[in-house]
Amino acid sequence: MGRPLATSTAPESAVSRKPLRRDPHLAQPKRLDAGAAVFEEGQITDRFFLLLDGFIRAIRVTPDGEQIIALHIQSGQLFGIAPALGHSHYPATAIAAADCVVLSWAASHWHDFVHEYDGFGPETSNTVGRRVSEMKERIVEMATQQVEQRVANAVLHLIHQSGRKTDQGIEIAFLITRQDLFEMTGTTLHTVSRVLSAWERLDHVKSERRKIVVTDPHKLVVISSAQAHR
Amino acid sequence: MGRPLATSTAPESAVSRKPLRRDPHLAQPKRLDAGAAVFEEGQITDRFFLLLDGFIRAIRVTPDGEQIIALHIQSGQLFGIAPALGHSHYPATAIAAADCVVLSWAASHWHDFVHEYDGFGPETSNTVGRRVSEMKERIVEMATQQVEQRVANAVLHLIHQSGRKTDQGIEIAFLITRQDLFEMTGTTLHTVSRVLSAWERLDHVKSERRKIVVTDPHKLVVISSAQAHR
DNA sequence: GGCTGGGTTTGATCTGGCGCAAGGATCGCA
DNA sequence: TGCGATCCTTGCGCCAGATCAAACCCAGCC
Repeated sequence: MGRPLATSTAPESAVSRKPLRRDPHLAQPKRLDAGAAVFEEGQITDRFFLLLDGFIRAIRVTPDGEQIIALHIQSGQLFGIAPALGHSHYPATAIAAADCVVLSWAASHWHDFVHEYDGFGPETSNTVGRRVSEMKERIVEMATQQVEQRVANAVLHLIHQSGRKTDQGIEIAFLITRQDLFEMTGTTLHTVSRVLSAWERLDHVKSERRKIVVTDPHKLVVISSAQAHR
Repeated sequence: MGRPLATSTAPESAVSRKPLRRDPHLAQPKRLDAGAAVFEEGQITDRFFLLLDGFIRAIRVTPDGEQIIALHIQSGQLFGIAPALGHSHYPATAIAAADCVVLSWAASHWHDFVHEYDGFGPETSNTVGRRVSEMKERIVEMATQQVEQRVANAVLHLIHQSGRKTDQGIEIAFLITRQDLFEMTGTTLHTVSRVLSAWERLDHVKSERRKIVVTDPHKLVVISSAQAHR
């Protein structure tokens, strides 16, 4: 984010050129309804996943039960690759934000994959690298930006990952509640609501229940990148 | 962090059992005075590094010139491994927080290393994995915790990474200014100062100019993990 | 000794945005 | 078509923490 347009400039390349799907290691394809969990925080990392279609949210829960959304995963991406990073337990919960189709393999196959498919190792590194920089951006934002800017960033991030052009503007492709937004930005439901109302009055966005359409992305960019007044 | 004692439970194993130092790829050992930069944000990623001794700080600068400290690197760790994560430019600046000794290799050797030393790939993954979870913790903290808790966490983190027992208590092994602390926690100098003064009155810490000694780590743990009142 | 400059403390004041509370809109279901 | 469950909006009061302002302390250094 930050300059959100830059973050995902990197090509969202398919994970591998080779036919992962027709793999000897027998991937298990699976459909998931929106809201279903793929795996939960703390479970042992026995499988890793590839998101074929849909949208996944990685969620962490604080000791006192509050949720915060750590990151979003788009189709075509590997996820749940904690086993490859030396974690014995998933560090976050993965929830389907929309209806999803995922492939998964036993963690024990990771090693084979890396050796068998040349692009696999590097591609993984890239995925991880991308997420790392995403997270760094998040940290900087949290540390320095005002709430309104953070919300603007979050929204831009979303339309960037799953925006769909309509005649109204760009809409976010899946159901998004105010709650999701405040979990992404570390604020409260109320504040998010106020911010969105304000934007709606200024014609930056249009929002209905569980849906947000950005009519003027540029305005949001301006808001998100405004200096913290000085 | 969070439960800061858990984060670095993972053994800070040496990078490889094999003699990296006497490597054919001719590492360049280098001394660095505290305050010197190893590499800067935005430079092309032509080398990667191993910290033999000392302490490194990874810093990011926001568009309006504010610095925030993204993470600390302890001796024995690889850093500047952005090239291996598919970044063509370093995403942060690395500053020596104390006098340091680093080895470095041209990025082009990365591939060789992975193939030549069996432990190298996995070790890298672990390093990255550890940092990723560190960063996730940071995000959660930033989103949910009070300033005092964040400062407590930061201090605990520091004594954990470079604590040195003295008769006074545990002291942080390198010079640390209030400024460093507020850059780590995303607050202001003034607030950090107030918090530390308060702690000093309560005998949790003793602090002199550019030095902090924690007399009662447990108290800080309690503070850092206190529920956000509910 | 006086002076400069980085680091720190402390008080006074201001304000963003959180908590609380109440109410409205929309949906699904009986 | 009526009822409960979700989801969203808005007004108000308040407080943590930012900002402003003024010194102080210590270390070098001329």
